[in-house]
Amino acid sequence: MDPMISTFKALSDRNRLRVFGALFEHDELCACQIIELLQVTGATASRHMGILVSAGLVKSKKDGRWVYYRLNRSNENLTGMFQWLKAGFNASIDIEKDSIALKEITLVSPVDLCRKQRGEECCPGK
Amino acid sequence: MDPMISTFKALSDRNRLRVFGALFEHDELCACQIIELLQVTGATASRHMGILVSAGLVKSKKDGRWVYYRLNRSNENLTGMFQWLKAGFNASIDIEKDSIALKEITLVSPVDLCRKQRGEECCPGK
DNA sequence: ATAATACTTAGTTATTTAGCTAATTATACA
DNA sequence: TGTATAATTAGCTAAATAACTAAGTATTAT
Repeated sequence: MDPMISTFKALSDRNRLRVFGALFEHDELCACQIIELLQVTGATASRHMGILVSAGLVKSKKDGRWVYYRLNRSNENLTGMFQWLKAGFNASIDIEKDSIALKEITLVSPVDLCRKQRGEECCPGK
Repeated sequence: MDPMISTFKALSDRNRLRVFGALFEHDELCACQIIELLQVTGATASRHMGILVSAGLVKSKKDGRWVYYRLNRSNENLTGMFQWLKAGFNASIDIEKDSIALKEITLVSPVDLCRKQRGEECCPGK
């Protein structure tokens, strides 16, 4: 597909934009953190991330069973788009909510987050 | 809808991107010229233009039976996006074909173009 | 007034897409 | 080696979307 179209398609979904906003604030996020932020199933989150990755907007790094995501800053063509997006997010309100939620999410380790996600009511601060 | 999402949605269609490319080169185009460029029915062209207009990317001006479109340069938020798009188009190939086609299309007046479109094989240069 | 015409709206159909559950893959741990 | 687990893939359904034809609206021309 035309790279320009796939870029716009990738960004024309609310949940994927939320991920993007999150990656502006947190350099790197793992899949389970994105699941937690979006409150969707792992399958859904994985599909969204796949779309962002194949559009070249996001890079993924596998580490054992874990997958980490970050913005693909090495694509120079996207620099302008990133700036435009960042400016737009500042004006957007409900990214604010995500920002707060993310602070909570990133407070615990991915290990503990996954434990929580599979219902093993555990976690630090308890 | 979130203005950011509607912007991306509006731009994530090949035909609408083609219109956008056309409006970078030709300040103003009327509906029949867009129909001719895209080679779609009037209804389809109208819907596409409606989407671009309601996303705030394009302005329309009605003059009698005719409707003219141009980029909405008054929205400051879009300036960056416009620049990014323009740079992207320069790298894109098949916009080139449209560029050539448009030169032909804009050679004749909208009046003659419409005449041709309804099958009255007429036109100047004949 | 009537007819023609440039565009839009309504209604239909085929395709795409976002979500889910279930099955699969790849890795870590007992 | 077998079991648990993080993530992906496959398969399904509901909703969105792009295309068309046909009907409607507003404007010009006869």
